[in-house]
Parts: sequence; C-alpha cells; structure tokens
Amino acid sequence: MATTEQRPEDPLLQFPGYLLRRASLASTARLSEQLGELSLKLVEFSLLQVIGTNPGIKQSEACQVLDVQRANMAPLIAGLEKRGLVSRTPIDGRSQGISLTRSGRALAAKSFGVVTRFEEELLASIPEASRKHVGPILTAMWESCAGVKFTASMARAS
Amino acid sequence: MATTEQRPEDPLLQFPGYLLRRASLASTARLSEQLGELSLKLVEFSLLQVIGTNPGIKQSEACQVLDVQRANMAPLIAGLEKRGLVSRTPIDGRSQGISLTRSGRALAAKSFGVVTRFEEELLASIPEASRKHVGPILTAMWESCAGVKFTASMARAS
DNA sequence: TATTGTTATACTCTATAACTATA
DNA sequence: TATAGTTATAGAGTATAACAATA
Repeated sequence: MATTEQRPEDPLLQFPGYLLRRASLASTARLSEQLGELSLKLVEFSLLQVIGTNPGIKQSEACQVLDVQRANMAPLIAGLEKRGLVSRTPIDGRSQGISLTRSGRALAAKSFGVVTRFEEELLASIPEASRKHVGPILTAMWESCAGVKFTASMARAS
Repeated sequence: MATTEQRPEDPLLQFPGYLLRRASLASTARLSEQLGELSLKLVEFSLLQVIGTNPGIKQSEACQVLDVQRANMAPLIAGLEKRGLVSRTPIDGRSQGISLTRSGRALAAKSFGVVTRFEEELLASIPEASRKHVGPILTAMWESCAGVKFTASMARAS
C-alpha cells in the first residue's frame, strides 16, 4: 500500500511545448554523452553530416541550414579543420567551399552510426500506433514557431 | 519556373531527435519573447506555476520537479522574492516552504493565460489526425531519455 | 553597398565545489 | 552522516558589434 504523502505536482505536463522542451533537453543530454566518446559535440556532428551531404558548401550556407551565427561558425570550422576533418577550397576571394577529408568522412560515417542507433531506440520507445505521427508533429511544431523568423527575413529578401 | 540552383540539403531531417531539438529551440525562443513582455523568463514562469500548484513546496522539491540544480534555484527564488512574487515560511531550521504572494498569484494567472494561448496555437498547427499522439510521443521520448539519469540516482537511493 | 569570414566580447544557462546550518 | 540552502565560479552556448577583404 502506498503512503498518502503528496509528491509535488507538475502543472505544466498538460502543455505540449513543455513536454517538447523537457524531452529535447533529455534527448540532447543523452546523445551528447554518446557523441562525447567520439570527441564530438552535437553541433559538430551535425556540421559533419551537412558538409558530407553538401560537399563544397559555403560556411554561410551551413549557417542557414543549422541556424548558427556566422560568428560562431568560424571557430567551429576552424576546429574541425585543425583536427583534419574538413578542408577548404577557395570559391572566390571571400568565400570557400568546405568538404570532408578522408578522416572526416570516416568520423562522419562512424558518428552517423552512433546517432542512427540512438534515434532508432528513441523511435522504438514510442508506442507503435503513434510512430508515424512523429515526423508530422515535430515538423509542424518547428515550422509554426520558426515561422516568425522566416517571414521576417524572407520579407526582406523578396 | 524554378531555377535549378541547388540549396544545401539537411540530412538530419530524417531523425526524430533532430526534429525534436529544432522544434524545441524554435518554440522556446518564441515563447520566451512573449513571456519577456511580462518580464518573466521561461524558468521563472514554470517556477511560479509549480509553486502555485504546490503551496508551501520546498526549494529542493521544486528543483526535482523542474530539473534545476539547487545552486541555480537559490538566486531564482531570491529574485522572485525580491519582486514580491513569492514568500518563504520556515518549515524547520533548514528548509522553508515557498508560496505565491497576492501579486505572485496575479502574475502566475496572467502568464498562464499567455502560455495557454501559445500552446493552443502550437497544437492547432498540428494536423488534426496527429494531435492525440502529441502527449504519448513526447512523454515517451522524454522518459526513454531521462531513464538513464533516473536509474542511476534511484540505484543509489534504493 | 552587400556579402563572407573573422575576432572580440558579453550575456545567459548550466554544472561543480565548498561552505554553513540543521536534521 | 545526510539534507537544505547558499555562494562563488567555471564552462558551455549563443548573441552582438565591428572589422577587413571582396563581390
């Protein structure tokens, strides 16, 4: 028989956005641990994948894809270059194409395996009947919240 | 007719955990803006709600509910107390019960309205057929990732 | 003039360690 | 000996401003 002692209630559990944040923080912490064993931060992993899929991509383009400030991208790329994971090829006088080196491709592939396994477990933890809704739900939440930014910058661009 | 110019691809869009993180970051940024108009940070809003639902809650209990370190909770509570939003009542020599003041209740109610509206819009952006899966999916993802922590600390406690 | 990359810097958030007082 | 609260501090992560070089 359980005691009647009251545990504090969390009144925020009813909010999708709260669940979203708590789940994201927990997931990020867990995956970061695993990537740490490859001496990779989450953003470094993401960057390797984006560069691998888009060889010769410009720094500024990678910034747009990953929503990272130019000022923060510079030391990130520099760090990967210093480790021999990426290389730069001049496009014109002010921009360079970034590509994976051989060892960059190796680490990208290895870390992709780690993340894929993690993501498979994550998906497996979700009730089977709900799984096909994961993509639509998260994409909708993302787009509806990112929408403000997008419209602001796109209004300027159009 | 669209140009054939290639935009960089994001190879991470296939990963639920990536979508989770991007959606969470976007949602957090957007809601934080709105709460900023009430001079509330997201964690302060959450804390007000937890205290309001659990009058007399101890600081350490609020830490567990919101997953905030004791060391970071202290200045948070102090800040709310300084603004006259919460009050402390001694429980024993070392712990105090935290409750909302009158104006704390007012701000908690007002901000709850703001967040509720936000969350309703968030939910409305999701395809109707998927909506009932939001809770189960996010809860499952949260629990499956928080699980590690829980088992570690619970093993110690048992 | 706008874009690309860079540097410096500040601000927020979070994590750790050490301390006091009390159970 | 463990718990509650506090303080100080360090480390990420992120944001802004300014600059040089180039389109």
